[in-house]
Amino acid sequence: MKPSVVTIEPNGHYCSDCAIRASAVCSSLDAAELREFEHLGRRVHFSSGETVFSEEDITTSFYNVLEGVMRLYKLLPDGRRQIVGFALPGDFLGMNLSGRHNFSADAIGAVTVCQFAKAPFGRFIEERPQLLRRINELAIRELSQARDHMVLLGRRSADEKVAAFLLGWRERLLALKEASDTVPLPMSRQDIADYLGLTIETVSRTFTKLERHGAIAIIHGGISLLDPARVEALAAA
Amino acid sequence: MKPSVVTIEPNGHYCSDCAIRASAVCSSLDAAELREFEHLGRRVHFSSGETVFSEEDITTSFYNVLEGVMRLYKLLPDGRRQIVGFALPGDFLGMNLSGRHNFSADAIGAVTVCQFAKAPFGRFIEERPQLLRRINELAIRELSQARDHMVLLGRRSADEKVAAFLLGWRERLLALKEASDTVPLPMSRQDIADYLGLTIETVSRTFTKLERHGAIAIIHGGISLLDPARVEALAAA
DNA sequence: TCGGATTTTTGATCCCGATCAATGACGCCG
DNA sequence: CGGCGTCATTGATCGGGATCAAAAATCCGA
Repeated sequence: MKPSVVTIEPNGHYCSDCAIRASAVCSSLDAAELREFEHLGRRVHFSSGETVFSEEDITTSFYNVLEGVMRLYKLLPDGRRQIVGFALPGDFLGMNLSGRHNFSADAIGAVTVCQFAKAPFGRFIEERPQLLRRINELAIRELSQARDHMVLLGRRSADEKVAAFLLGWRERLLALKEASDTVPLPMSRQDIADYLGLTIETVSRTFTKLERHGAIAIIHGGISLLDPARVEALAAA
Repeated sequence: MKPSVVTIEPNGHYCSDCAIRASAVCSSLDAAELREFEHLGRRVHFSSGETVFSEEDITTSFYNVLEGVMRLYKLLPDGRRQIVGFALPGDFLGMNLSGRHNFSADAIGAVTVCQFAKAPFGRFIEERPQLLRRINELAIRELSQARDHMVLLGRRSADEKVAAFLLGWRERLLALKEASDTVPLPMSRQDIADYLGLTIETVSRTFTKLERHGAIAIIHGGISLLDPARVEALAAA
């Protein structure tokens, strides 16, 4: 859980080869801009459980997730935790108005990010309205997801929460061409619980219940959607 | 609840006189731009309970709230409702990626908005990166609020939810110089419940409990914060 | 100003999900 | 491969907030 060794790529890497070239903020840049952009970011690796940044930290960098999964969360003073989202490749992190991060982020499994120092990145944006537009699109998409999640947290039962989570997670992975009906779940049960506003026991029991009903199979490191239609019915979207 | 007569101002109005000139999207425009901008928007009045736009409607306009309060909400197929926010003067509504609104909005009491047709507004933005930047700022601010609200919905008790709501609402009104320790609550108990992920009975009981403890007084159309410190302690921020 | 509709408050009871507790299943490193 | 620490599952019980029900307050139009 505590930050330890962080590996920084020793030298050159090329945006044009980047796996997330088409989906991330950089999709708004043409080939020439991209070459300039390349000098702004550097790849940084984090290993499982490491914290990339913490809530209330002064924002010194922005991050583009290249590989892996991160949990984004807020803590109450007494330790209660709410995970406000999971970040996947292509997600852009660190935008805020206060100059401080408004949530914490840590790696779930190995993570690679493209890190940009705040000031140079800000200057680069200044002259590229297309990049600003792209960042705005990502913010608007996140806002829409955030509102959907509010509905889940405020108005759905435990069964509906879990079913909706499985379907939503599968859909996000599908967009990355990473999954079919077998859905990897790299995060712990505790993470899922803190994302859905439940306890770990309730999440575990609900998985078991879904399995007993033949809707899913619990497999190592994930679940298999045996009957997606039934899960969708439970999610009551 | 159903849309009825909508009053449109017959003629000229001036952005330079606008009450929200300093806080809204238009704060990013200089005097010359503002004169051009003036022709894009028109003031529209809605009366209590009228729907300004509905979820899934094709987005034809953006809206700048000038006066009044609106509830922004999403419905589940079975009628459960989650209010995702209350809009106040200065708030900008209608941004989305899908071309359809992703929540519904209706007036709580009389509301005046500045309505912009989507296409001309889009064209105007195209040439004003400052305006885009301002819109982005508002989106980022909303995202931060949305995440705070997720914590409330997922991890706070009923008492904490109500206390945090009262303080948060007071703070938003304070920014508009509208309130001090007497906090107007133009929305119904049902609205508050649907915002906090509670039932109307729980909201009512919690208000009564706060009143019995001397923390607040329930007055006509709002509450009076008799002991803000105690309410803050309950909110456990 | 009256009478019916709506909203809010209050009371009684229930139930879903939390909590408390124990067992089971891995994974890791010696 | 054996022992230990972590994570997941299962079971028993509890309680906060939902639900059901009714009274009280407020609103509003005739």
